[in-house]
Amino acid sequence: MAVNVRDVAKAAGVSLSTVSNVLNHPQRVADKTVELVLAAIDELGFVRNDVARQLRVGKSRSIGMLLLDVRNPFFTDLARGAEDASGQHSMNLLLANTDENVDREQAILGVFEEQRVHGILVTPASDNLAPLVKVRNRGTPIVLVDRISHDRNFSSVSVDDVAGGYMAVKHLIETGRTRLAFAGGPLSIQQVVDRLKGAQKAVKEHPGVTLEVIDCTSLSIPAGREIGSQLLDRHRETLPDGIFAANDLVAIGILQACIGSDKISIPRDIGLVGYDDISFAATATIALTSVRQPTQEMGARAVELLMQEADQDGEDLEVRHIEFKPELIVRDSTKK
Amino acid sequence: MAVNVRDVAKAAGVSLSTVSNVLNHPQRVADKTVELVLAAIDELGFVRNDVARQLRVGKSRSIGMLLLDVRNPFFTDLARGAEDASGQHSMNLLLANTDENVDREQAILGVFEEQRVHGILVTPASDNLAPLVKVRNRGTPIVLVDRISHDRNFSSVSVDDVAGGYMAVKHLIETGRTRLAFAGGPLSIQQVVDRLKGAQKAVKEHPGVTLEVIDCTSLSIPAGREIGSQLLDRHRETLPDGIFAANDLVAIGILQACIGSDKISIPRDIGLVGYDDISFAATATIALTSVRQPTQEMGARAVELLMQEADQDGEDLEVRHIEFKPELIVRDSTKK
DNA sequence: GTTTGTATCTAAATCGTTACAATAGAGCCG
DNA sequence: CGGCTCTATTGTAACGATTTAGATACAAAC
Repeated sequence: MAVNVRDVAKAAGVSLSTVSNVLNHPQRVADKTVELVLAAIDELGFVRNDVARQLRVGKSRSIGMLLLDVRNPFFTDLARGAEDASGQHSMNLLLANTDENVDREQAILGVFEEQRVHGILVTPASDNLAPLVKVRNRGTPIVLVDRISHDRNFSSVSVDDVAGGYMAVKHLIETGRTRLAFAGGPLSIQQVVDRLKGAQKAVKEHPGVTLEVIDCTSLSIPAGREIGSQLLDRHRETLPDGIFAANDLVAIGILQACIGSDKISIPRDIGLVGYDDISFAATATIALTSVRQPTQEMGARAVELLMQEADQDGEDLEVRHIEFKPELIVRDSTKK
Repeated sequence: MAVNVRDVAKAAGVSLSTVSNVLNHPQRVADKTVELVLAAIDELGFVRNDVARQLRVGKSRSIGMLLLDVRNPFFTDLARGAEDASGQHSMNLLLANTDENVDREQAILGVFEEQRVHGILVTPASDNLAPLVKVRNRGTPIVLVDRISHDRNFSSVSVDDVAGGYMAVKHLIETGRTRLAFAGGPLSIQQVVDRLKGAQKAVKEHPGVTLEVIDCTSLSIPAGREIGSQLLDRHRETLPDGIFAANDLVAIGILQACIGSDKISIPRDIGLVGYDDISFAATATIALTSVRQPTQEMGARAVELLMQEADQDGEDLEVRHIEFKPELIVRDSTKK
């Protein structure tokens, strides 16, 4: 069924290696022969079998990228950045969604490794990087995105989430809130922990300010809505007057829940800060104050690091880190 | 460097075909041998080279999916549905972004074809399906998502966009608007054309109602914002009093622009309807009236069709279509 | 002791491509 | 015109798995 180089060679009346040369080293082949072969390729509808090519050359033209949550615009923005940079290296980017699920992450990692991708960009679903270490040690370059490895064992591109958490909560305090809450989870996700850490640091600097932690199982709109409805069930006097949500989706979920009732008004009763500054934050019912990250650039830089690591190939690869500073974007949800 | 089946065989003290059997037909091998081999695999850190496997068996375990716009939640929802269904067939889904760009679409299509994916799900960037036909004729099954092919030549999963456009505009008319506008583009995208067609149908049924078409170059938030600022430049009396945006992103963009000024108030001056009912529509500054599609289910059904088509493999493959009905979700942006 | 059967083995072919060494032919020079 | 370079082309051996056929070993059953 499928047309292969041999068929093309026969049709063009040349040897199969000439066809291969036309495909890979056209300068070695006489111009008229090139034309001849290209004509045959076109006529037969030949499509190079990249699987065989890869097997032979041992290198793939694809970069795999594991996203914690495809439905979170933050991650698709990362992907867009990575995609553009991949294109510049004439690599193509394959996206897969882990849904914050360690098993899925493991499975997809396996698929990418079996496919011998050129390298993998990972937004890790768990704190435990051991599986990633294994994969890397077997020869597949890995770069962490939006995350630093504790032991600084992986190259990474990230944002200083502690600083981001700090500036978010500091802003809440400066606008006069004192009974604060941090909403987000699970605490197995490093970013959540770091943002919380930053929040706690800011609280500690301001005596009289308290911080409550409201955990949740995922960083999604439904999880936020869940938290919101919990809040609505509370007695008024036990409510926080400022909430720092671990990301914009959670913040938007909380917003949705509060809008449904007239018990809690944002920002009058509660000031709300999100994280990521996704494009929908600016257009939320109450425009959302949020912590912005240079998302697309992070994706692009991650690809650069990955390509460098793949080029090295040497034993003692140099681990590199790029850390960006976040920026607070103040909008209506924290207006006093 | 890389460990292969031969190494595993040596380490386990069995033949190479036994290793292969353990991997592919474990029931043919005695339990204790299986254990032995698995132990060796584990110890050596063997990872099956799927590239070689694929070359030999000729079939890939991957489905490719082309998305018009990864940053539009509608498409990532489609992807989520497709992903779940793929998993059930123990296929993995590879996503790629065309960004409404025909050249990119072509390029990625080529990559997928060269990789001999099991099949391709496409949200087509253009009206011209000829390139897709070529690919399909060479043997790669293709299913259209969110789109019917004119000549009914491809299997497809879609929503009746004409009906959706009709109900959106009918709603605007029933809430008392008469000077309507359709905002969206480019008109090379079938969905845009269909939604416009439905809009025109509704207008025609109501004498005295007019419909203006405001074209734009992409279905994105920035494009919507652009339209919004154009509107702000107009004389008040030439403004429409109802806008049907081709999707939620455009609607949100328009919303963002209008909120920036106090010239136009939504819904008082202009009623606004979006399309897709992405999860952010409910939380927009003014909760957005929108046309909902069973997005995740569409993705899932598309995979089913694709798998069926791949199984057939016969010459005269049966083309099948699944068409869903949209549903209007009324929110504040069209309140009178 | 022969038969039957299960579990495993060896060896070789195959998938479609690319890398590499070898060869053929043309042109040039002394 | 033999010898030489140079370029265009060719033949063949990989890459790493799966598959198949046929051989072998060792039980248990007759």
